[in-house]
Amino acid sequence: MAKLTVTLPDGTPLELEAGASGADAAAAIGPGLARAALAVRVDGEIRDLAAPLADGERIEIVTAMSEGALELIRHDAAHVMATAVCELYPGTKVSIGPPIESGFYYDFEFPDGVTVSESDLGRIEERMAEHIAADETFERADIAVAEALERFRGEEQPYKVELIEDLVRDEGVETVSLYRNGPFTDLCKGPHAPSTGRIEAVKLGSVAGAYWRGDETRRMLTRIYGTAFFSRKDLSAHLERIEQARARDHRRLGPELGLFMFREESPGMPFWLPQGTVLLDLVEAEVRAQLDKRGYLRIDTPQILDEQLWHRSGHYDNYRENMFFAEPSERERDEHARRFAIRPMNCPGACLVFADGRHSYRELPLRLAEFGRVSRYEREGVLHGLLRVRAFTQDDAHVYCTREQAADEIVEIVSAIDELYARFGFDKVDVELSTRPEKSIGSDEEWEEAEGMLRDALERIGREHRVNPGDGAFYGPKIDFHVTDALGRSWQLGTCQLDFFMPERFDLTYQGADNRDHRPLMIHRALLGSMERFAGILIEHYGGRFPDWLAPTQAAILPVADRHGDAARALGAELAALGVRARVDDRGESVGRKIRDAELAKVPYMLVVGDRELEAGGAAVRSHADGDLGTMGAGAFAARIGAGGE
RNA sequence: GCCGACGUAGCUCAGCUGGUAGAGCACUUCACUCGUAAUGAAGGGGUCCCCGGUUCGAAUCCGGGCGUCGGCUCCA
Repeated sequence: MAKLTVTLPDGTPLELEAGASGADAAAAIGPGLARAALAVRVDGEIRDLAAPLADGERIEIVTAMSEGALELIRHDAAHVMATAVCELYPGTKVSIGPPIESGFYYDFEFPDGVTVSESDLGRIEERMAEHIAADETFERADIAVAEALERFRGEEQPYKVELIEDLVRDEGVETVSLYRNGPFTDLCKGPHAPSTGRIEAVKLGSVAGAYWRGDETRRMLTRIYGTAFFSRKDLSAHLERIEQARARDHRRLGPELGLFMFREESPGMPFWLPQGTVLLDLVEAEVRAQLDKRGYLRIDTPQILDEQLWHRSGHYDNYRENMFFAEPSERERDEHARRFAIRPMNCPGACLVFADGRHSYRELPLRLAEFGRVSRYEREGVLHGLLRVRAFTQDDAHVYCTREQAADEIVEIVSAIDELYARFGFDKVDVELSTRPEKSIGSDEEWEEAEGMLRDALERIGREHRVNPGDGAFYGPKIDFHVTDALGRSWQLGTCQLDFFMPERFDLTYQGADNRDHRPLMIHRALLGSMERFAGILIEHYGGRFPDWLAPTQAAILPVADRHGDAARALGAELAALGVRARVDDRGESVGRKIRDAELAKVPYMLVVGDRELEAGGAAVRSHADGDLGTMGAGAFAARIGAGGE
């Protein structure tokens, strides 16, 4: 009888009967592995355990411990969910159900009149549990395209038919694979675990709408999200992580800590409360430090400008659906009265500043920075706390320079970004290069040159980056900067965009050494992007417990009894003079209560003032992080937390 | 914009199948003057998101709108 030999991960050869499968290989290695086997990785690619092996392949048995195993059973779980859903809601049309980072989903079209909401997830889960308990086998069948089309047409599964037709058209396939588990058969390229019983812990999460193939013009399907793990323990750890993220949610912490609030009267536009305004000021001071250090000049330009300006800048044609317009009430009587727009970007204002007067080449690069408040009409349904708003302040700047100077400027901007982010505890900065979008102005050659300049600058400083095709601004390509927060989530912050066109449109010139007029290049750049959004990210990054220097209130001064009130207030004044942000809590409450409230407000230090402290002079310092620090005076405390600038 | 859910006191929420509202915390007042995560008592506070409709009667049922949440699309 013919034999075949495969190589195991440690290099040892394994001889098997011809036609042997991954399951046979696992069994040959040992009964324990045979039981644990979920799939087999052949030359790096995961396949079904039942698939036949070929001579000379390098194989690895995939178990729950292996990389990719979680994706495998989550994909299994998606099939099981579809099985349950199709049983509970006959006539359901299925589409696709892949594993995703945190679990899986499946998109369904339910029969007319049937809606599924989160309250239905329990019964779907119950039905899934039955199929998992039954330990149904995943059986693969490779069939001809014609047969598959006939089958899915007969079953009135139009999405599957469309998927097959596209596979034929785009990849020229002649056969497709089907997987059956229990009563359910799905078009699927696999692989799958041997049976449904391998899914130990599964949990459905939420129901959401999702366009078929992500296309807004096509039908909206009902997406059900879920997740699956190899153990109940892993599942509860996952649910706990979600709980943690919830506890850090800036939308919850913001109002709780008195940082900001939202009101129905102005959806998507935050109201900053006193504590939050302190936070914003502290963030702004860090940005200003970078501006001062790097030769920026500060300007401030209007938020409302004539509509004509926006025609000139190209925003009206390319950005109108995101803009708010403002009309004077005069228009009620006179329709010819001027129309204004509320700026969605600061660049036209900066261009008007540059256009004022003549500029010599000796002035370049001219760096004009502006903490510019912009307003953008974001579609309802996309707003999300501070992270997606309709009005925000950009730490914006526009650098006017020559083409020769551009690369140096970009390098300088990247350096400012690295320094600034590190200051806030973000050490890992990812860079993304976005190229020409469909809706844009300018010629191909200019875009190519601009994209090349950005690429060259990144290469010069040896910065790795990802390319994001078609994601640039309408006036130029850009580099975006992302950070990863304490929970491992990625956020886009800064941006650096090259622009040949705005200077053209505003006819900006400088006088060169040759005494002739030249067109400057313009770089739009923001270090933090949106100040408000960045504050929201900081809140989540620190879970509301800011480092000492960033805490809006650094110390709560707690008099033990009323007779200590004067001493407490005197201490407060002394600390204020030293640049410490302290707050006296002189309510008629117990010390225990005041401490509790200060803890809940996430104030890093508590200064207790009682008889003992009056005598010693100072306050008993309790820190959230380190507990009792002993008694010290105002000067020693201020020095400890590095007040008055570091 | 689209799909689904939700909207009751400042906050978190209760209020079954229709009979015009309740708790805890917060707030105010009084008493207590307190030593490292909640002192006690009393009191005030609500167009039940808005507009229509059904009904003798709507927080509750129906329709429309607004807002919020989870997603999709879009996006800083």
